[in-house]
Amino acid sequence: MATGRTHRPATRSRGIPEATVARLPLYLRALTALSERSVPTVSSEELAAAAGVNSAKLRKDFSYLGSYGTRGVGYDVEYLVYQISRELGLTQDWPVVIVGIGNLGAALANYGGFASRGFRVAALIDADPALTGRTVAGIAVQHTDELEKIIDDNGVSIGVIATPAGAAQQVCERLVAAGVTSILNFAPTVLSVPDGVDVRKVDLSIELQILAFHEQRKASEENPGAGIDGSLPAAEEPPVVAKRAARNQTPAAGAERSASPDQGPDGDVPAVMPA
Amino acid sequence: MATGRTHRPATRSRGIPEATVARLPLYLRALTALSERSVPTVSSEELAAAAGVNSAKLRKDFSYLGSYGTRGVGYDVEYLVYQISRELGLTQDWPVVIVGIGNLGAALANYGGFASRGFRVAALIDADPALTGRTVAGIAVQHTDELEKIIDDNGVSIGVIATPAGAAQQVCERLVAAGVTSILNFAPTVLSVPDGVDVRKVDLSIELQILAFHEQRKASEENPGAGIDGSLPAAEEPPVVAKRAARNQTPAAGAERSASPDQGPDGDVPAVMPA
DNA sequence: ATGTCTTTGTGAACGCGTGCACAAAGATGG
DNA sequence: CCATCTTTGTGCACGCGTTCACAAAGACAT
Repeated sequence: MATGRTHRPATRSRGIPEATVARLPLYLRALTALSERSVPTVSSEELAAAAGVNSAKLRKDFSYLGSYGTRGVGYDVEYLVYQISRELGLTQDWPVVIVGIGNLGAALANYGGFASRGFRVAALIDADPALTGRTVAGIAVQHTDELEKIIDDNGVSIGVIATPAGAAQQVCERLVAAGVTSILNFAPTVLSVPDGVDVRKVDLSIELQILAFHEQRKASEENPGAGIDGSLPAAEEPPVVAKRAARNQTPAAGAERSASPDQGPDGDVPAVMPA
Repeated sequence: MATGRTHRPATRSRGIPEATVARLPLYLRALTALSERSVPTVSSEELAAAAGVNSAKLRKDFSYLGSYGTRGVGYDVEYLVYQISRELGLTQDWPVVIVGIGNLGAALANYGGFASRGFRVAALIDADPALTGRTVAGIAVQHTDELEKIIDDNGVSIGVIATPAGAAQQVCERLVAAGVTSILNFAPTVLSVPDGVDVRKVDLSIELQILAFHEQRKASEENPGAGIDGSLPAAEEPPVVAKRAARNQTPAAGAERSASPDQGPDGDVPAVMPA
């Protein structure tokens, strides 16, 4: 899960719990699909299955929005689509800028899901003069120098950062200074922003690592003792020996495997695409 | 927050809470940066700041791994890097396949962060014969027909799905049948998988919608009553009229930009890149 | 050795989120 | 109009996760 909010005492959004807000888009997607099939109503059970959640949870979520269902029948699909869209603020137009038009930035620009839900790519911005003027997804790439003007002219309040990690914080500061108050960050860095600015982070590397953790656990479960070391009795004291041993073999485990001479020294290499 | 796990009673991973596991990669990144700067030790306070979390939380997280710190001093950077890497299973090689080499798939293939942490792109797979044979990021794209063989030959247990939504479930099933037990899903769909298979989801559209929600809230806070409608008194009845109104202003904008003839009718258009 | 000072590791309290289970609401049929 | 049946809306209890706050541990100086 793309994690990371920034500050904020959590539940404060006028009653609607953060966890519920995070699920609304899920419901909306399922409802949209039903709407396209001209299904008039759904029960919480059906919709929950389609969204991949528990029906009780779904009902409770909807209860925060109001009582939009009809007992014995279910929910009116169209009506619910409207209510959720409104609640999420999707009934208005949200101009968005994407900064950093590398592989990922281009992929985002081409993403159809953007426009389909109230979001409009107002501009693509990159620091590389070579890209300036070229068009991606039918939109001309503009130079970073124009950033402030673009934000201002289009009334942009949401920015997407798809730059290398090294440039992210600086870009972030310029966006914020120019008036952006919500940022979706794909760079593998912790952005620090002033209060009042929301940051959400999407980090592919982290997701993979979490998967690896569970994968490893699964493996050691069906084949105990196969772990590199005892692993399991982690509660024990892996005496100083281990500590020392670790000390020198450690760094960048990848060293031995050495498949490709990836990057030179830099291990945390921001690389071109973070996600 | 790339969200979405699938099933599983949560905390069961031999003591380490799920929330903690999700933060370990964050610590690891910060530690790696310190390691590169040859910093020998860090205090929980410093490291917490670098990772963007609360220091008490960080200490508690580490306490689940064991007592790796030294009171009065802090944590040994190298040692901690090793411990966390081991815990996450990053000391071993994880061959990964990416299915769906569109804009996003290509971006992922080019992502340097992959190789830098024990992950190795074993193969790129796509259903489009036009792509087969072409190389992306120095890796040849293979046809979907080879999927099972590739998984088997390389002992792949982690798969990345970057296909359009329509193909995701089917690809998922083939991956699972072939032996994959962890999936990172970028397609905007709910995947259903058998027990024992982990699924993590990354969905750009959802992240943006969550940002829009908060953005809208901010706007209506500093300018109450400016909302499209009363908004706040959501508990009220926004009669049928609104319902209709919403109907026709809403839908799929993406149609215009029409860059590529993605898919025809499908309204929830998976498009080329989901996330 | 002894004292002081820093920083960890954790017990305990609190709050959010989840899921159960059921009463109330309303549709539907006779 | 009444009975029955379906499905919502929610009170309640439980558990995970977060945070506070402090005692214990160890470094370091004297």
